[in-house]
Amino acid sequence: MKATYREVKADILCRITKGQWAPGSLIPNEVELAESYGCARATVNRAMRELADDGLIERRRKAGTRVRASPVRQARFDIPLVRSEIEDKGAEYRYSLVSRAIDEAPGWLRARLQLGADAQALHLVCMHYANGDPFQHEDRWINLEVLPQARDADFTQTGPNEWLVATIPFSTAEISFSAALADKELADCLACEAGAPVFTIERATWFEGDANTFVRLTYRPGHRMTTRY
Amino acid sequence: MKATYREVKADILCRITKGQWAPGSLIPNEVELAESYGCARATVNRAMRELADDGLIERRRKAGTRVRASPVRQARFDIPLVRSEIEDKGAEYRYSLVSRAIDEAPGWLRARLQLGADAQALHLVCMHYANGDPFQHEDRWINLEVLPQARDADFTQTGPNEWLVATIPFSTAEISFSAALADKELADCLACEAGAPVFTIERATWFEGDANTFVRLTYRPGHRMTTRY
DNA sequence: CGCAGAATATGATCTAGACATAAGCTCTAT
DNA sequence: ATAGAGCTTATGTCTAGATCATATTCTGCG
Repeated sequence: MKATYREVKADILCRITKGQWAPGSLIPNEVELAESYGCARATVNRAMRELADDGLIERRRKAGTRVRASPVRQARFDIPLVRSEIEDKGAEYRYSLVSRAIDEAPGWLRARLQLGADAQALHLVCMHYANGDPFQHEDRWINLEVLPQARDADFTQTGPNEWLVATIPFSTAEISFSAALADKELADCLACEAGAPVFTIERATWFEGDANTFVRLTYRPGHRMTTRY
Repeated sequence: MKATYREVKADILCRITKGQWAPGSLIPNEVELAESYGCARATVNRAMRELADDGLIERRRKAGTRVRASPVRQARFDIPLVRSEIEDKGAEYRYSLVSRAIDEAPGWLRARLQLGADAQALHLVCMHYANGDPFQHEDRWINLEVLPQARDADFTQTGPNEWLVATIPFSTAEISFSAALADKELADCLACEAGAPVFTIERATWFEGDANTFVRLTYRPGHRMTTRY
């Protein structure tokens, strides 16, 4: 009696995992649960809301709450700044600028970021090292229409990521993971064989509707991205 | 006045993105905010709690709430069943069992799942097709100590994933993404060249402390995993 | 029979107030 | 000086009651 929302949540979870409330079946409504747990309805509500967020149950007004037939399994990944990713492992971080150029944005980039016909972009290629070993290759494009200040920023000492985080505190992003082969240039930078399989992250970010940057991050071969849930 | 928790959340977010509340700075406390928004403290609390969940602010009792210096960017990925992943794209799903064997768990698997010395495991290799094209290769091990029923299950018509979801409604999992090269066998199954870069997901799941399954899912070359945040 | 509008059940959210808990502070006794 | 007791403060959680929003079902009219 007098359960906390954590206890209620745990108990409901338990009943689901134990099979007492089968997948697809209807769960008692908030009022009934509140009574049976001897707590307020808001407490049950919070427990249920969190379970719904976690993808375990499905709630619909009037229709009630049911256990999801196939729980939506979702994983959450932290996307850290490379610097912290490396330093958190206890390794020493080093940054280096490989190349810098101001170009017209190529077609694929204009398409991807919905840029105008002759949009100018700053193209940077950088490397991030952990204890002196190549860790991540960064191939970045910055939209100069939206971020003209980038033209004058100095990217020889610190990476564009840190500059961007400081300049644009928050933005929406589209991120995608894939596998690719290291070409000659990448292989040289990452000190691996050309043709090695590499894990790549691509991220495009927008701020108030305008695309500001696109980046392709390529990790040294063997990199894994792990999480628990 | 009389703001909803969504409005409060949006407004706080806005102040942060606009730089009005700088990274690292202290935000007014709940009571003050509730007054200024003309709502109850619980409303502000919910807005702030969600922002904290999203990694935008950091809250500590007594110390107050501050804007995170470098927002923890996190992406959430749904890990769907292959069947729904394929059907959601409007393609026709087909499943096929490649091989089935009961073996002693190999050393790497025992280590990974913390199994005993002579643990028996069911080893399945399956293929999932979208509109007849190879989509995903599944290399799965099921711990027979914990799931002896798997010995008698029929995996020729439906995949082990669906069987497992039905048998064990919920479990904790460790998931990791990486890039690999297709070897000869994989290349044959996925109808691609040996040496093609492939995206792989590995997942180990536990139920009440016991490992029940380990799976390596390999997607056809070119597969991307995308999300927005 | 079919559709528009009313009734209803249920989750979604809000309120005002209370107590719990952690963390920082000050003061006191050793 | 320092360990610890106790105060203060901000967030965390709970309560009981209420209103709102909406999907579903029911009802009556054409």
